[in-house]
Amino acid sequence: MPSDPSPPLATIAAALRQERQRVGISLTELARRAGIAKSTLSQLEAGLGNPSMETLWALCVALDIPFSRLVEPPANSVRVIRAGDGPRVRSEHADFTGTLLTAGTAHARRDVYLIELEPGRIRNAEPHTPRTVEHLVVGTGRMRCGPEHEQVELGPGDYATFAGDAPHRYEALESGTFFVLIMEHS
Amino acid sequence: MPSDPSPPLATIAAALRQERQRVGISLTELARRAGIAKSTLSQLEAGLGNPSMETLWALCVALDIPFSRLVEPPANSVRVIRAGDGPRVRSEHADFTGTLLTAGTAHARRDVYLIELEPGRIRNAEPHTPRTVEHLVVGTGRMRCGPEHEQVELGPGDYATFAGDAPHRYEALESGTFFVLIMEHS
DNA sequence: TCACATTGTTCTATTTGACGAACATGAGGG
DNA sequence: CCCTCATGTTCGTCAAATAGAACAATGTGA
Repeated sequence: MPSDPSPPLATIAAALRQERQRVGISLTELARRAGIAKSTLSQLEAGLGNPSMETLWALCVALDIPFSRLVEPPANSVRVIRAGDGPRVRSEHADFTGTLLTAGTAHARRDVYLIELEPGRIRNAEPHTPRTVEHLVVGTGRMRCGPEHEQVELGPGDYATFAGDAPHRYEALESGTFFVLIMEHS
Repeated sequence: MPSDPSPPLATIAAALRQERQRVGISLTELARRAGIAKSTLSQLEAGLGNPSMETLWALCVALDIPFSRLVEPPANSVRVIRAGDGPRVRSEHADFTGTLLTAGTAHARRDVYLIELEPGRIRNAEPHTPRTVEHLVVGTGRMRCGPEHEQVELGPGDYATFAGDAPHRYEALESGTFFVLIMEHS
């Protein structure tokens, strides 16, 4: 969700310089490989101008980097969240506890949650935003989950993935069940 | 890793149209909100031209969508990998087994692995590509891990994250230890 | 020390993307 | 039926991004 009204020119400039130095080639050489004028590249690395898609794409191909590398600020020792700690998101049902472990970068969300689930009630999840995909791996316990008419039963170490933009359910089959949930908002 | 030498104009065109219809506003209205000429937007939705960063960014802000939504083709039932199944990646050390559960989209990698680790030997990981970040959640067992001089001990449900582009270690403290590893290549 | 290569920056010429108006088209409303 | 407002497209004009050459600055070899 970009809120800054101005394009991230500084980010692009920094990223270009950094990636070029990583490959270990000169500005001139990169311009040659990308098929653009070196004056253009010089200005871009200075954070000036308003580059066109064509120019930036050519640079991404030459550097062999994803496009998002240019527009996203770099992300960033050990951070630990102990089981039971962390920002909790309690469900409206008391038998469901979620912890947000890490949020994906703005432009490529893959949020990771640790979910504890107690048996007895079925957790019906409302459909999320379109194109959401869910991935989950069971830690301990047993559970049943999946889209409305495609439930699967999972045990420790089992992995499942399904569309998150359709109605789906989670249900613990044992006490002390927890799983890692990755919400991919592509 | 873009390999197509030409910028993904068709992808951008389709994404713009789709997102605009999702919001339910006219081409004219979107152009007004984004502060660009409607002729410009018309051409973009037709897949013509070579848009500048400024123009595209303004549209992203107006549509409140991540930039990558424009340059990445859309991605997408239940897919299950049972514990023990799936494509295995054996380590050079016999006490280490990894399973790739899901690979991130090209432009925003967050690969998810299920790793089984037996105690006894220390798994020294070579540094990955720059800006790699690792996230992990322990399923069962106990382990010690982290960057060379910042080891932490984790149990079931514990979560840790650290830079993957510096030397780091994994070590199981109990038999039957497995954990979910998310490799984020930002 | 001089010649030459390579670095990245600055200048001018030209191409081209963005703007704004004029345009065709269709849907209501009086 | 005509008028009006909305849609989205096409057409000149102008500003700006790109290309290409000329430029300082730094290194490297004979």
